[in-house]
Amino acid sequence: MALDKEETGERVLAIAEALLNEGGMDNLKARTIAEQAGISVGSVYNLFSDLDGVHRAVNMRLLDRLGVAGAAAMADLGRHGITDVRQRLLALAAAYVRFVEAHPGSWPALLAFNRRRPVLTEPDVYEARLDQLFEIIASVLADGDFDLDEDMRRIAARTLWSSVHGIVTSGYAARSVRRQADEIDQQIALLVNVFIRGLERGGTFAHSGPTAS
Amino acid sequence: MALDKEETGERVLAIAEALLNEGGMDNLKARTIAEQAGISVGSVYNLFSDLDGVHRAVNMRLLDRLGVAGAAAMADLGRHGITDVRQRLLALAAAYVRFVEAHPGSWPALLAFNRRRPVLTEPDVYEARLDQLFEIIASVLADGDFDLDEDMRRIAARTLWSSVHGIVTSGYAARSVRRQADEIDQQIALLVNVFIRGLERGGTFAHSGPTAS
DNA sequence: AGTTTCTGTGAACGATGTTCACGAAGCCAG
DNA sequence: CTGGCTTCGTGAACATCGTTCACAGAAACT
Repeated sequence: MALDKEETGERVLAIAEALLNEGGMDNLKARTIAEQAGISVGSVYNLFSDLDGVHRAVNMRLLDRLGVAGAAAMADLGRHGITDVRQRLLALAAAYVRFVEAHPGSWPALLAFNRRRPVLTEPDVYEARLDQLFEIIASVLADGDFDLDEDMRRIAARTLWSSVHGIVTSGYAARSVRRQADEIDQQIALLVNVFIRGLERGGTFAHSGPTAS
Repeated sequence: MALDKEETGERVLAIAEALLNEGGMDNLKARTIAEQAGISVGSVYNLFSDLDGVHRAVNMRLLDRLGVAGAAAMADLGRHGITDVRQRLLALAAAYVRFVEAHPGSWPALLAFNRRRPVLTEPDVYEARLDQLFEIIASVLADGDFDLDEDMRRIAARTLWSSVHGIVTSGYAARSVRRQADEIDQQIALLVNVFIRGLERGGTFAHSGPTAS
């Protein structure tokens, strides 16, 4: 065999990602992977602990790719000398939208993966990879003339990310594809604008949180 | 048998929801339902088309319950004569947080259900039930002194909902439970405040949307 | 060469979703 | 009351999964 062990693993991951992208989580089957990779089922379990292990590895690749996409979008704007906070936040959001559209099956599969069991056992690695994204957003916010300390910047960055994430995922869960794509852009634009204008007023928001009665 | 056909269906749904709540999607098994309901596997398939059909029916109940929770929160504030937009939005968000906490397994299962397959076949019924939630938010926004036409109110309502949704789901996907619960409240407060202040400045946002280059 | 360690294999096992032939139970006409 | 017709519950049976593991062959080491 001319194939290294690690090389075979990479091929398995590529196949697994393609399967996820085409048919979602249900399409990730051990026998299909083995057949397409030209190995036996047992070898798949030799390379990875579980099918969940394969899925986790694919998810890592996806998160890495998302990170590069965000960094690349910022580098692209920096190359054009664009430093406007609004434009940079919109570019980040647009990069995320493009990423989701480029991974129509594997990205929903990543999201679904984390919801399979109510109590997550070890999501730490995910958080670590997302932190670099929050870092990018926080650094952009730091360039604006908001009076936010580092803690509030961190929270604001996470809030922005989660909001964009919610808009995108909720938008793609809706029925029409193209009509909602425009609405996603509208919602993102509204969110970013409102966020910037809301923060520009100054004043930190250290409230107790929402309580009804 | 003293049980009506519809009554048995209700019991199956209650059992199914409990199973989902305890163990997530993986815990929804036809044989477990049949055993706990005191019927045979075939009868489950007589009452519902699929296991997916059972899950869909459970999801409908959940969405209905979420709708009442939102309406009840608004009615509660109205009973206390509270008309402040900020307080009402925070109360709505708080109601959603409580709802998610009250359904630790079945709500993630609903979200995961929509992500199982990349191309959704018929999510229309979901949207219909969510529309009433958007209506509540839009009506609250209408009471504020923002200059938003009906279209922008609709978009703003969806944006707010999606953002809160993203904050809550991203928050609960994080590792620590209690520490993140505080951060969820902080993020929601920040979002609502920023949203209100951003909208108060006036001016509609009819931008083309985020484009990078 | 002999021994040990590693690794790929695929048959086998258990669990699960789904079907369907069978039978019991109601219902209605004669 | 009886015979046919319909409806509905049943659970054995089938296909398809994930996962394991005894075995064989290759490789490495003494």
